Amino acid sequence: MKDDHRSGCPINLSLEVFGDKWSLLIIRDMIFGGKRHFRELLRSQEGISSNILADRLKMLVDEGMLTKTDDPTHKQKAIYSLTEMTIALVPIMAHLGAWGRLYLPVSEELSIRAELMETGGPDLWSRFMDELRHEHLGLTLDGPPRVRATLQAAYEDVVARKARESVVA
Amino acid sequence: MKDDHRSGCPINLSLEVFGDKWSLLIIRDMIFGGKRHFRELLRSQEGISSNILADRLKMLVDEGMLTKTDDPTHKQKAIYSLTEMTIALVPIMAHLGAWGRLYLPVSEELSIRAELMETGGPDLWSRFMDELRHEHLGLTLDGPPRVRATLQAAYEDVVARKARESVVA
DNA sequence: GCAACTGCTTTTGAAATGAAAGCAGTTTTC
DNA sequence: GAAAACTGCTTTCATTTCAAAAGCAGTTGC
Repeated sequence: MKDDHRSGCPINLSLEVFGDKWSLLIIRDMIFGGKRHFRELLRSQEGISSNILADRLKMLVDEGMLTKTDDPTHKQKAIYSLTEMTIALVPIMAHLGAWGRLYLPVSEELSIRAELMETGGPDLWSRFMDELRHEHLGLTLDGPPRVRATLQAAYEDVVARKARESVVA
Repeated sequence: MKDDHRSGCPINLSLEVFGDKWSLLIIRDMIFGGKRHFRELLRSQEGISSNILADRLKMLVDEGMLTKTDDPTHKQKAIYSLTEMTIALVPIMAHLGAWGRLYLPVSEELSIRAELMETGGPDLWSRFMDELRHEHLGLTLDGPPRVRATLQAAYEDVVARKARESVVA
């Protein structure tokens, strides 16, 4: 019955699932960027290469972190969906973002979402998670989704402001 | 002024610091195991090898996650200490442990601490962080440290109970 | 004085990473 | 209706990282 795990420690097991430089970025792009397709995920800020992306997606599906289904609108498209397991990472993402903002040289535009998540706190996270459950698991949602759109709008505001500033400067 | 970061995203930057299979385990052993020396850290549950440990310790020190000082009692001993940056990971560790306990095949003895951290909540984390600041940064502490000892005792209780059970079985 | 312990380093082979190009099929565009 | 763009990958190959094992120059305890 023993799997090939290094140990049964929860932190170790978590690291075995997403303790690498890319998995959590893929999940980030799905959660905060709303990305569902391979080519969308390929256009990450950090420039993941296609072989690594393919490999990680396979791993994440194998581990139950994602599911993969056919896109009815396009015979070659696959749709990747979050599972409850992955949606449950939202609070960890929020903490991680807050930690990074505090201690690392983050850029303003790429940390504005983290700031809003921090400000919003557990209530916002919870609402966001419900929206993700709606989007990815088909659960019902009270009212229209709004959290990701709000985060996205804030991001675009910063980008637009910075563009204006750099013209002036 | 640009460093060689893949992006300024706080989650990405966090992963660049400890997004690998070992760094967080080293930090875990320092936080929850009270380990301060190389040979102590070498005896991890997961069996890190000495070259990897040496490499990661160097990286973590370079990144400000740890400091390294001489042990006055032994000319060859080095003492590794947590920094505020690393102590601030305690809540993330707690969340990660809770997540792992919920979704991964953890062992009872290695997840009892995670359970107690979860039960204790932010108040316990905060107390624990103060104790770590006392131990590693020399800050003053109200009352004697107790959190890690409590976690450790709970772990040993489970180990002892399991030993008894396996004799009976 | 000798065994055990200190924090590593070295060696060597295996595995993972990453850039670039390519591919068979599908859909869109004009 | 043909060409261009797009689909999710795969392949190739060079480079980097990982990992087990052994070793090492000291230091310390007995």
